[in-house]
Amino acid sequence: MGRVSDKRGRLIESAAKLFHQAGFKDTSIADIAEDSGVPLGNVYYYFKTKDEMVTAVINQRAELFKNWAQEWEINPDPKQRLFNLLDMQDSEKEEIAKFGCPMGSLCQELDKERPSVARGADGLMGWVLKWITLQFQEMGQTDADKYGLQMMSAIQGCSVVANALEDPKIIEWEIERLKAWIKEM
Amino acid sequence: MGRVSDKRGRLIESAAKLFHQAGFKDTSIADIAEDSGVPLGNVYYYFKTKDEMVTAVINQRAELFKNWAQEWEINPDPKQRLFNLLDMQDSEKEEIAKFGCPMGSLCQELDKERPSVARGADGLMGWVLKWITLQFQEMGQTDADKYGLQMMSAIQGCSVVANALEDPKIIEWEIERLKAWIKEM
DNA sequence: GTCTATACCACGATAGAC
DNA sequence: GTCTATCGTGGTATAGAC
Repeated sequence: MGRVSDKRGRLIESAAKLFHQAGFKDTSIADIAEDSGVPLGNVYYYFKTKDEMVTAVINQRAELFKNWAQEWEINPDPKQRLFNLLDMQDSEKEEIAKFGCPMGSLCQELDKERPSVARGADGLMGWVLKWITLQFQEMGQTDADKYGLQMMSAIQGCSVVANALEDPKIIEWEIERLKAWIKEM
Repeated sequence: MGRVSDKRGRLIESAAKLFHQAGFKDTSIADIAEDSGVPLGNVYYYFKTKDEMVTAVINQRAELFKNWAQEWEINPDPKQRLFNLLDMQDSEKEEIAKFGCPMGSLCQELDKERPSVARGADGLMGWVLKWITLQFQEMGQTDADKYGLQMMSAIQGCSVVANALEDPKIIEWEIERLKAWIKEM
């Protein structure tokens, strides 16, 4: 595993982008090779199969989220941490309205056509849900489980609806509502 | 268009089932042919392309929903009509946890890989959203638009989360919550 | 209207030279 | 480690006999 070039990183980056924009099935290895500037045959030196690639994409996304969560952990107010998550979602609303939630849409797609690999994406969704629930617990809410589920569903749901109706405002409204809801707890 | 056999109907039925369970891309015409008992080559007599097939599936689903809505219209209480919708969703929770919402997951998939055909599915989502909003209006809610969006998002969102976590109870809980929320309006 | 056989193409993956 | 050429498979769609 010589650390000579960043080809592996560029492949993951391109794969993440294209899987999100065009979907897993509709993105060919050749597409990823072209987008990242790596010749087709060489891709297989870094990833033996397409499944390995999407696994790497999921793992990277998981690590990214965990890093953010750790950063937010500095703030002692769990409400503020939830606002941080919602702000992040809001900043990506245009992309989400165009292509769906990068995590949610990947879960749906992989669950159907790559059950073996889907556990990774599903696990990430579970991790985020747990994290949200933990914040409600730290707020002293006894119904933290239900609130976590409610918030996670709202985030995922408005992404689906905004994507179908091609309207990022739907995400904006729902996030505003969630913030107000949390604020008055 | 001779009304000789019900092959066309059987093809639509099989396609709807398989598109939901395995996804659009991962369902081949041959799969549909086999499931419906129609020989492969004969499929193309009824549908010239795969796009035409999925369009027929969407149209049929739209008509089905409009029929239900019309039936529920008999009841003068808009709250009860929303309960009817939620009851229907609840009765399908096992399937939704396994394969996702038949409408929502199709919207997501088609938006990415068949933009030309996706408008049909997106239109259905918009129609349902409008119908829900109308019920809130008839309840005299001034914020009917926001409430409609909130309910549609909740339904779609809990489907995504339940599918990822493979747990139909998530749908059950969210539907109970929505019913309680509507009841106390 | 029905069905078999097949053209044609795209993709995942591999072989093997360098 | 890198890259070209290509194999094999599986899919959409069509040709054309019945």
